[in-house]
Amino acid sequence: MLAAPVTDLKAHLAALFESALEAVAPEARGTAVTLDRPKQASHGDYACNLAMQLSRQLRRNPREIAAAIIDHLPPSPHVARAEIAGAGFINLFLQPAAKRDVVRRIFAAGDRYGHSTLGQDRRVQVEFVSANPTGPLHVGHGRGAAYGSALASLLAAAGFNVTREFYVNDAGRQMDILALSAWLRYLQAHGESVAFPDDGYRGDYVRDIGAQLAGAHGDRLVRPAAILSVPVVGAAADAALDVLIAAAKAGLGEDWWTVHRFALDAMLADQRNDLGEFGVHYDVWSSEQSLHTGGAVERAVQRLHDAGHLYRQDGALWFRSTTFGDEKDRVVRRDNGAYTYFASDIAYHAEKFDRGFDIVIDVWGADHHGYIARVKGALQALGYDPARLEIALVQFAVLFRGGEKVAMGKRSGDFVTLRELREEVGNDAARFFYVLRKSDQHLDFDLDLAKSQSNDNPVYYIQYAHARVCSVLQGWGGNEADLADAALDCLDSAAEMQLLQLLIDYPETIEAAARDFAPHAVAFHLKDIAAAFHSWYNGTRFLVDEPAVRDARLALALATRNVLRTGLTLLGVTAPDKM
RNA sequence: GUGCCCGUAGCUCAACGGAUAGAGCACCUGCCUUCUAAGCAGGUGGUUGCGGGUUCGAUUCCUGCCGGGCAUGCCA
Repeated sequence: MLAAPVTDLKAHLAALFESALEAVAPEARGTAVTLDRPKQASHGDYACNLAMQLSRQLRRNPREIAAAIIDHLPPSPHVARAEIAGAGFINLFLQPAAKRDVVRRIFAAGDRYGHSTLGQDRRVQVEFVSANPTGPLHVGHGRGAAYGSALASLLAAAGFNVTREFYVNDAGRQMDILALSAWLRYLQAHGESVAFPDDGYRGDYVRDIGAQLAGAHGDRLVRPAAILSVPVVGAAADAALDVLIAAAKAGLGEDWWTVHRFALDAMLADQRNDLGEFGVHYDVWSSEQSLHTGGAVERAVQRLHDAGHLYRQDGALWFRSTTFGDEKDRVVRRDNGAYTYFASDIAYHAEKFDRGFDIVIDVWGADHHGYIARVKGALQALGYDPARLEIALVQFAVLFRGGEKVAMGKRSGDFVTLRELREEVGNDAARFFYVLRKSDQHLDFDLDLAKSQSNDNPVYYIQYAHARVCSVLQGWGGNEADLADAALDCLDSAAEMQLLQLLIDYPETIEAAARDFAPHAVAFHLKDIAAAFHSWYNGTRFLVDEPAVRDARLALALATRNVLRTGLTLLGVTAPDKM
């Protein structure tokens, strides 16, 4: 993943330790100082394990070293005290003022609180979903969409220059089958009696495309059904389909491409619309077909050939991917002269780097893990650094309803589409549930839970915290901008300190989540913030008579609301003012 | 067979190599005439699949088993 982050407060504290280390054990200078956030409040605000790390090298008792380090820590206005604990931990307790300061930082940063310069404006491409345009998106694509979109937003927040891209597989046999299927439905709509092959695309959406085709072109594309009555003797079903496609191409001539284009456009529009409603947007839609027509595929294969990585066998052209750690060599051009999907993938990935991206991230379904070695191998063979290609694998999502697995069959036509899921549980719950799991974890998507408008549902828990703050501010009726200057000294309860600390941690969470490609960490942190807020809210009244106390509390509540809103936005979830 | 991912509370899942492994659900007990109870406070619940190793320290890293998922096409 990406390079390590620092935050300002931690950098300040780390510098204190480095200074002390210089005084206590100059021979160990350069030892990395790490600061943890202890799980228990009694262990302070930050803990340092430096003494234990040095124990072996210095051949001294860790607690002894810790005591010496504490003696030599330079005074800091932000540190209240330092303690030795456990086997040799040094626990730092911060001054309350150092924590309260975060409220002002949040106001100053606005929507950009939590953003960082980790990425240093490096150009990153995130390619995700890239579903075949041969049918509606299903729930598996939904996870890729939610994950990829959140990952892209995270990287942008972490200071990368992000391009979101969708690769359209508009070339090849599956697309031909869709075009054929749509045309057959079109013919049927015109009363032609043509048989529909079993392994054509049978979904209702194909019938719709056929009908739209009729609306746009009338009967201009009708051909006698007889041209499709091609006898297929002793051939496999797949071969029979190819015969039908060939017959359709022959019968339609140039109009085949009219149908092809029409079906493609219809499916793309449907997918783009679906994703748009899901809050997932792209900067670039990239066409596989254009890689072929523009000669990019041919050039990429030629480059592999020139570099000596290709050989011919059984009439096909093979890439020697075993040289680069793949388990077997791979065909790039078949014996019938057609380039494989892998060939266009090579061309596409070469093109990505040629377009100037420093880092390229592919979000793939876990079933594609076998492709990693060959794609990276091809990049290496072409002279690119394969380490600059990151593959983020996303495990499958399985829907549960009433405790039972919801069956999904791809070809049967009854699979659950992303659109159906969105309509059933809503966009917010769908997006949140999708990113609530580590990407390498199988996702059990509980439809009943996602739908429940109750305390069981974690989405509402966070949104509710946001709405509560809005409600309080509305009840107050003042000008939010006036809270920016509020004195915060009276924020000193345990609940307030807890909330402040979580707000302080937020930027670090964003950086770590971006670095680890782990949007779920943001979701969990937002749950923590919401929990701390709800707890505080229940024990504290905000709209009190004393103006100083009231304004301090409202300021913290407002800061909390802003962080919840920016965090939810990163995940593609809305932050409602009212619930 | 081989490769990748996973195995943590009854269920769904967290935990930069750190301290007494945490949440939610479920199950108990309390809290609404006061800013939203879609909320809060508390309780029950664990040999982190099993065995070795590395380390001051292992749920985390290495290794061998056991169990589950996925992948192993001149498909796209």
